[in-house]
Amino acid sequence: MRRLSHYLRSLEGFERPDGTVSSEELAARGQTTAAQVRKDLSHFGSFGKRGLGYQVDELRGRLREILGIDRAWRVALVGAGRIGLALFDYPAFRARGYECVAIFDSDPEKIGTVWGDLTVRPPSELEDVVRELAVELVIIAVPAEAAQEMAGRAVDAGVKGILNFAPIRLNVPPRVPVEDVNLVMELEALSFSISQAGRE
Amino acid sequence: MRRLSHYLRSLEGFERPDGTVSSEELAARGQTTAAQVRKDLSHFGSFGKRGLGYQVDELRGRLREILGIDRAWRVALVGAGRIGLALFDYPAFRARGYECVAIFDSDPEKIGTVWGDLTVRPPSELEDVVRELAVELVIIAVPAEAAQEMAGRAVDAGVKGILNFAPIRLNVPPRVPVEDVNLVMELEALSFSISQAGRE
DNA sequence: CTACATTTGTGACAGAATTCACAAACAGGG
DNA sequence: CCCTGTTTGTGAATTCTGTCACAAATGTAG
Repeated sequence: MRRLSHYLRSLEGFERPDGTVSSEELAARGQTTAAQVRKDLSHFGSFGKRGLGYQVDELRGRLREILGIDRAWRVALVGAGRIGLALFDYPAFRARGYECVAIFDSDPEKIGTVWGDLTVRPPSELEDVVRELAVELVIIAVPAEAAQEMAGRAVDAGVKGILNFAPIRLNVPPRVPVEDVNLVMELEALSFSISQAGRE
Repeated sequence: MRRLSHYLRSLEGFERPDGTVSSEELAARGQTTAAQVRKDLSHFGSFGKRGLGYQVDELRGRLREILGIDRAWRVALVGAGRIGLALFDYPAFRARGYECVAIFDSDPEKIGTVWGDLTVRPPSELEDVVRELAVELVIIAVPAEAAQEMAGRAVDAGVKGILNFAPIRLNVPPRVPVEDVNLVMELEALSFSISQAGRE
């Protein structure tokens, strides 16, 4: 459930004097209804007091727990191109507990260069580094041709999840979740909506 | 329908001797069923011949038309940070007909610098440029605090769609579609899946 | 202690999306 | 020209998701 992320985001930087929120208020931010909020939350247990609403502090904690971000995640970046660079020092990642512990790239020009406190490594070191640094997530930001190989090797080395920017469907065991981000598709969704509106 | 994008992607770089595809084959790439593919396509008209399948060339053309990418789109980039930079020369954008025609940033250090064949402009020029260059889409890649203002002004100046990287819900008239890209949320979806799998 | 005003949690419902199943269309071969 | 093997297009059935409505729980005021 992706809405849970939204709820958490709505909660951050929000504080009422008595420290509570109602499902109504949560629904107002985020594009849903009060009933939806309650259904979503009740699916994971029943925090929240009738007549009062939800305790903001407690709800925040429970959501973090549900989303699995009540702890730090060790992330490796595979692909040090423009997108990789942008993600590398995206402050929001670190703020949420995602810590980048290694960077890989196949370009000899880039290998050895220093980014922040990390040095770009060659792809050959992938397996060793994943194991030694206990990497749990990898961000694949390489061209489509190389994506499958890198993903497969990362999974074999023990990675638990993949954030994939390459425009292909990665073939990995079902136990390893993959989230695809396809920027082109997002733009296409826009032009689709616009064109569609035109022809009613 | 986001699957249409997938179908088109599957079609690119795919060629069978006789130039046809079956719904079965299309379903194999992209994670759906043959029936799903047929329903999706038939919703927009009935191309494809029974007993044979779909003509690849024709299907490609029809999909481009449906997605509204049978023409060029003029795009402006608002926010010349890391993410903006990465998107600016993302080759896939240009390849699909999305052409970046202007860049804006509020940082005085960046204003006036040259990126490719474009010069970074101050936000004050937004309205004029949108009108003069007939900008139809904007990519919002600025901090959350500035996003709403920029979006509102772009819409008032006549922009038709927004790709939003800021982690807030933009308040714009319903006629203007907004696509949100939230990288943090993608990572949270991953850790959610992993944690959830752990507790069955 | 008793109304009363809230707000949750949830069963019943409605609507949307997906899958199923099969008739209709087509090509090829005998 | 008819029979066979495919593959689409689409109504029917099913499953999934979201909405509604209301009883149960809680605090407040008198």
